Order: sequence, then structure tokens, then C-alpha cells
Amino acid sequence: MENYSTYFSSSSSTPPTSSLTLSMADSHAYNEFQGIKSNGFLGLMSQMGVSAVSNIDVPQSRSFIVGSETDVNSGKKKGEKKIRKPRYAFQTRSQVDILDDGYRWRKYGQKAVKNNKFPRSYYRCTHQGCNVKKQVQRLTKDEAIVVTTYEGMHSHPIEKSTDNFEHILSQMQIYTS
DNA sequence: CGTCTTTGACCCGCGC
DNA sequence: GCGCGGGTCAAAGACG
Repeated sequence: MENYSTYFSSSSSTPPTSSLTLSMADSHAYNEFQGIKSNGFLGLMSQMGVSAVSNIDVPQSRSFIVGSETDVNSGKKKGEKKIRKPRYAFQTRSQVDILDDGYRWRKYGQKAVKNNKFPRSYYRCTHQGCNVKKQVQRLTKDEAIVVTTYEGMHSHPIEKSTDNFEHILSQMQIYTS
């Protein structure tokens, strides 16, 4: 199911990052970067075993943008202020949609997006009590670009790690500049 | 047999 | 109110 041989296979003709930006997160603004800095992306990355993420300048041209907040409105008290979850969009150049990051995800939906002939897949972390979601989307403009949008933070260590060494190797290559 | 994927239906916010 | 678009549920099937 997962084709690791074609993992991060790079192709020529680097598309502009703006294409990604306009494809999503156009309704909400790109603010709240500080919230991400404090506990969002860094926390996620540190749990992945990475200390600093100041430069995600991997040779495979992997970039990330930080975008809109999402309503996580649990339907509690109406007087409560709405809690919005930050989302972290990952743009990865890959030929496979399954970008396994070490966590175990369960797919719970797939919808076709407008202006995009590729469907968008919705995943959720299977760990109990972990409400982290992610959606994987492919751009119509550039089929080689996969956008992975994370939502929430993992509050547990990574499961499923030592079952595929090629995968681990690829991960190490990503986070070692 | 347990876990995860598939897929249509359902829900909800929003604009007209 | 209604339709549309995006997000989620859940039953049934696939798969190891």
C-alpha cells in the first residue's frame, strides 16, 4: 500500500509556493503565528524527535505554511469563547499520498474539492484521547505536490516506529540538513 | 478476528 | 428557506 521507494522523489519544475497558498486558507487569514510557535508546530516536531525546526530546508524542497484556525467548537456552553485550533499545512513533494509520519491514522472521510480534480482525504489519529486530525490534498496544478494539513497536537509518543527501516531512514534524511 | 478503508448519507455554516 | 460546499458519521467490506 505504501510505496516507500518513490518517497519524496523529486521532479523538476518547482511550482511557486503561492499556488499552495491560494488553494487553501483563503478565507481565514494567516495570523496567530505566535500560538504556533509556542505549542503548535514546535511541540509537534519535538515529539517527533526534532529539536529545532528553524529551517525546514530539506533538499527535497519541503515547505510549510501556517494558516487558518479551525473551529473546534465542542458545543459546550454558548457563552464560551470559541476555541480555534491552529492548523499547519505541509507541502510535500511526493508521488504518494500516504505520508506516514510515525503516527497511526484512520481515514474517516474523503471529499472532492472544488477546483481540484483530486479528492481530499481526512485522517484522524487512532490513539485514544488524541484528537489530532490531518487532511491530505493534492494540487491540481502540480500533481507532484501533496499538501498535508495537520490539526491539533499529539499528546502521546509515536507508535508504530520500528517496523520499517526504510521509512525511518527517509525521515532521518528529511530532518537532517 | 480485529483493524482500517470505502463510500454515501448526514450535518452545518454561509451566501443568495 | 434553499442550495452549495466542506467536514464527519457509520455500516459494510477488505485485508492481514
